[in-house]
Amino acid sequence: MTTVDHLRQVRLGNLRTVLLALVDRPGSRADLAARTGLTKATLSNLTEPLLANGILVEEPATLAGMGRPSKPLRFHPDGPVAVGAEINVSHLAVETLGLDGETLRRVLVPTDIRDAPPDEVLDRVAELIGEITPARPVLGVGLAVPGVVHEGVLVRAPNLPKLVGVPLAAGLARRLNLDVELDNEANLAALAHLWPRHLAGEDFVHVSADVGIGAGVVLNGEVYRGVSGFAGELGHVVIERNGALCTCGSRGCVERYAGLDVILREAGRRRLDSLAKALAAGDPKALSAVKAAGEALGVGLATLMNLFDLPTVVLGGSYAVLHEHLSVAVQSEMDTRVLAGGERHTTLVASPLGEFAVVRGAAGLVTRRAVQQPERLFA
Amino acid sequence: MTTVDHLRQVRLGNLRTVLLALVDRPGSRADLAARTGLTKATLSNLTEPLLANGILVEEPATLAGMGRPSKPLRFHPDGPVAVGAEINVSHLAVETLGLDGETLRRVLVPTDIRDAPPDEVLDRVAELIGEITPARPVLGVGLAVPGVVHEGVLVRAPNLPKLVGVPLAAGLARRLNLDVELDNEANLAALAHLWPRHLAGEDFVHVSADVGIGAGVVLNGEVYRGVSGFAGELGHVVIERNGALCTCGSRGCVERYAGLDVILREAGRRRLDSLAKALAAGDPKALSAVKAAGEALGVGLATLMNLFDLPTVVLGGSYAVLHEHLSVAVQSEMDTRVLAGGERHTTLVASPLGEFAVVRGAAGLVTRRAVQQPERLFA
DNA sequence: GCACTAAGTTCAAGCATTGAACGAATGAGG
DNA sequence: CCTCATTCGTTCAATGCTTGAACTTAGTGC
Repeated sequence: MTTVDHLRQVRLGNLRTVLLALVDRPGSRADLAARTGLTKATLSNLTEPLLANGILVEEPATLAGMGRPSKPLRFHPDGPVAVGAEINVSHLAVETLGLDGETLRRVLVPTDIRDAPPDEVLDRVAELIGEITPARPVLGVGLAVPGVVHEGVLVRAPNLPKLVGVPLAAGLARRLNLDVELDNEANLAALAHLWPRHLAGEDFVHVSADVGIGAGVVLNGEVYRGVSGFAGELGHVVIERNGALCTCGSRGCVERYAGLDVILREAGRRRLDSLAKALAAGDPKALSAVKAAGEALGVGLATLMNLFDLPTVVLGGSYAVLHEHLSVAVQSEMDTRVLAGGERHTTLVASPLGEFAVVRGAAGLVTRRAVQQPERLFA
Repeated sequence: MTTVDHLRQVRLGNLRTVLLALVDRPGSRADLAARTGLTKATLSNLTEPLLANGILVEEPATLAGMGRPSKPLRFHPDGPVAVGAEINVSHLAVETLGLDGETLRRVLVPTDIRDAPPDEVLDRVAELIGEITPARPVLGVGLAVPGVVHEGVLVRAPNLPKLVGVPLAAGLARRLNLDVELDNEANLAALAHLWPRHLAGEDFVHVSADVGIGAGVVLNGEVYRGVSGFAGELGHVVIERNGALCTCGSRGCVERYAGLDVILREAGRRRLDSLAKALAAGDPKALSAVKAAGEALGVGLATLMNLFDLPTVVLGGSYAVLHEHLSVAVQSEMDTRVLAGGERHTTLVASPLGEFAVVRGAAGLVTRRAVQQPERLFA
């Protein structure tokens, strides 16, 4: 600690508080002072450099009732933006996000990249980012991948073996000359439900399925990653210890009963939209496949709840699409198996974010860091 | 926030840092300054009121090498103490603990309290506390019970039905005229391995068995409790979804295969020490009962690890006694089922604390709070 | 025009830490 | 026995952030 570092920390903490209030909604200095508990004087002081650096703008005026009219502050429309990108088995996606939490542009390109060489994949991602990024300062890039991540490298990805061990963050950073942060898609999908808006409360689990099943656990308003990034592997929670052999070496993993591939196979379908149609038409084979998956998922989630004790489960990804036909079985298993179930019902909700949840979380990773470490905004 | 509250927060934070360093070991002002990163000037300033209030003492001097000899500071031998108490199915226990982390006195009284009325139980606990508490200021009481706790009340305790719904914290507080904090025994046993000394690193799970199985999960150096105190219910993690019916209404819970009662029954023994002797003598029935329990526990712990991703498992309580014969099966199941197992081995250790772990954690709850909220020390 | 109201700015005061200077207490060496 | 080197602990001016009160600004209502 140098001389007056403590004082600087206080200031940065207050700056963070103010920025958080502004992400929630714009407001005048007086309004922000009331909302943050700081004084008007401090607010004038704190916002001055933000205005000078083009992070915020002062709107003309608001012709409200009595008294001197307030001039609301909001994030500058030409201020810095964040980029989110997703590399997945069957698609690439990119999104740009403002500090105010508004999506600027987004694209999702269906592609099977399983056989593409890593450099080609990164080239295409970089190209997509170049296409949709506006002429504004860029804070950085969040990059989502389906697998376990460690220090910018994908260390485990059953469905993208070609990218394992590749320094993806560094590779994309070099191409774009921007900071790139790599993270797991399950964590980022969960983050998207937490930031920039709370869509499911402070604490919840977000569960989604593609080939595997991933859960993003949010504790105390933070995505919980575990000591080495393996936390939340709901797909490999055991529900039948002598059950079907899993690719992970274990037996009876949830994934073997509730994975999307299993559901589709049992339902005799090849794609999710085809399954959804069959369900809508009341196809018995589809209905029973989804019910069976729901039961297995419910058992796994009950176990998760008995360990984490959370109030809400968010069904995302494919599960959100199947939600209507899946929830009953999930809820029923949880009701009989979750201890807290007696007193407090666990809420089961479908994600409102659709197929852009992951990429939005990836972009959110960047805006969140910018707000929580405001010193970065002046760099 | 009032006028200069921010500055006061900085001071309290530094006070906490200094006290934490002192819990680690005594030291002179200069030594503490070096260890905390604060300046000698600040240390003189911060320790002055602690000395004036009898929290710390300055030792005569230390005749070290060159230079002016240092006068180490340590917690005052007549300074405040914390009390821990445990109400359990077959015993009551009490311990007194100094701020320096040293146990002053402790007693464990075997008693079957299942049929005793709550008032009688609290009377006996209060009496025991009165007997061993020294003539020093008392910071408060931590009270451990086997069950789920909510706001000072035991809300779920399958093995102590008579105490459910009784305001235990308030009842004991009234008897002793002290602050009483109620918590779950599993959480407190875990805390005892974290505070005042780290016995198993920063993050770990502590697992113990009596009638039920409880896990205390420590994340980022804090006991994780969940939103309503139900977290860590390892006993009700499902390992066979169509398995044995459990008292909780679910099926195939770990508890039905690895609970102490199950082990004893399968081994044909009535008490833990008898089982331990049989194991030492190589009794095949005992060995196979423990092995079966270890396998079930291993499956449950593998699930827990796939969700929490922690580096260490501490086997406590009865499991610590059985550790030698239990570990192999547990470890084997975990090795094949934990995803991170390939890269990083999960360490399995036996608790060194014996039967006093819970009550030590209960007392630790109080000293920890005192150190983390130093303003309480001056009240 | 004048009183009223609310927004935003200016400024002296308060306070915890800091670093440098200083005083205190001991060992080493002559 | 005296002096120097060394380390411990204290004193003190300086720093920089928030605060609350006073003040200025800019509208509304009558």
